[in-house]
Amino acid sequence: MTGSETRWLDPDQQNDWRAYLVGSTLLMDTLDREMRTEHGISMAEYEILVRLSERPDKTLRMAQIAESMQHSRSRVTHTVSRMEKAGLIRREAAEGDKRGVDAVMTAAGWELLQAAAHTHVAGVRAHFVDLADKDDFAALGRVMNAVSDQLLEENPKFEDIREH
Amino acid sequence: MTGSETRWLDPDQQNDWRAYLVGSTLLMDTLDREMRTEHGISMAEYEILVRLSERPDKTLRMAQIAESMQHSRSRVTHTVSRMEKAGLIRREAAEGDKRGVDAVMTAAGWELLQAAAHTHVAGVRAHFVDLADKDDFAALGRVMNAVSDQLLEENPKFEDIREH
DNA sequence: GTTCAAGAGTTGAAAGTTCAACTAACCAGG
DNA sequence: CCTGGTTAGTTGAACTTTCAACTCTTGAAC
Repeated sequence: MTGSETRWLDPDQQNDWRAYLVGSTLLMDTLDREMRTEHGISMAEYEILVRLSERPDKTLRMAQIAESMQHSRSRVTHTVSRMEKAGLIRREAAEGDKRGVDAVMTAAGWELLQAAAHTHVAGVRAHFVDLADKDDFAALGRVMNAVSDQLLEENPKFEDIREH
Repeated sequence: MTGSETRWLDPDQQNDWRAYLVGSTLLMDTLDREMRTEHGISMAEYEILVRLSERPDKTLRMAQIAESMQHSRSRVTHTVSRMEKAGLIRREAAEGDKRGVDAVMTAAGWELLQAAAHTHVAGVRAHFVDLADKDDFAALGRVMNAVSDQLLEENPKFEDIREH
């Protein structure tokens, strides 16, 4: 990385980038705050519950959680430990692979998720989705998909982030 | 907050929202990582330097930093302390108000910012701006501006986040 | 000119995240 | 089968962020 001359952003790009930065921070902080005050869990914990809920057996290997959330395994270990202590998740030995650990959503976790999902969607609507028209959102979706694709490609442990 | 029936997102909205979530995380993590490995500062620290650099006297009151970054005062105190220890910022008593503290960018801070700005812009281009066309970006800018406006309005200490 | 609520900033502990080191289990190749 | 290279997950320390309590100053009301 760090090529020769700096190609600065033009004023429009600068504005859009700043708008993105400020808007993102505000949005995420708000959703996180609402989730915490209304249900006592963070957005990260909420998202773990969502991922578990999408599985027929409400179960996911630790590594799968880590990967799908782009979190370190260590972080997942700590977070799941807290959620386990709170009774939202239970740990089980994964069968087949004795190294593995399954995180299983408990009934209490499911209950909490029902309520939390409502809050979350209401927040996403109120602070994001219902704020602009469909086309602008589609555009935003395209951009963010492009971002993900690009970053996931050159992912493999973040080597080769040099001048292509 | 938390009205009666949940109005779920339709599939398109769901997709766009997820794309936003994943893309944002990836993008911010990447920019932060690049900033840390190449210049030893976090994005938050970088942004403080940027804000200071925009002032003719390279100076900002602690509270102004906090407000413009949407950080708590406590957080700014800690961050500025670290940056002061690193020699990037110097603290001075603000004149006029004996309670006040000015954060002043040092020569070392300025030096670092020059290099860091290059990295940052290159990253923003490579992972974001150069990835989609102008119209899509304009749309994204509009959406994120709407988000900011809405959230800043009902800001005053986050009361009245009830049914409008 | 007191009094006292509000504002600016700091402090230290608690909570959460990252980082490096570690254990245990798996899985090739010889 | 055994030897090393991965992979899964945990641990604990270092670091960052949050939270509540605290000090000092300001400014308005009386």
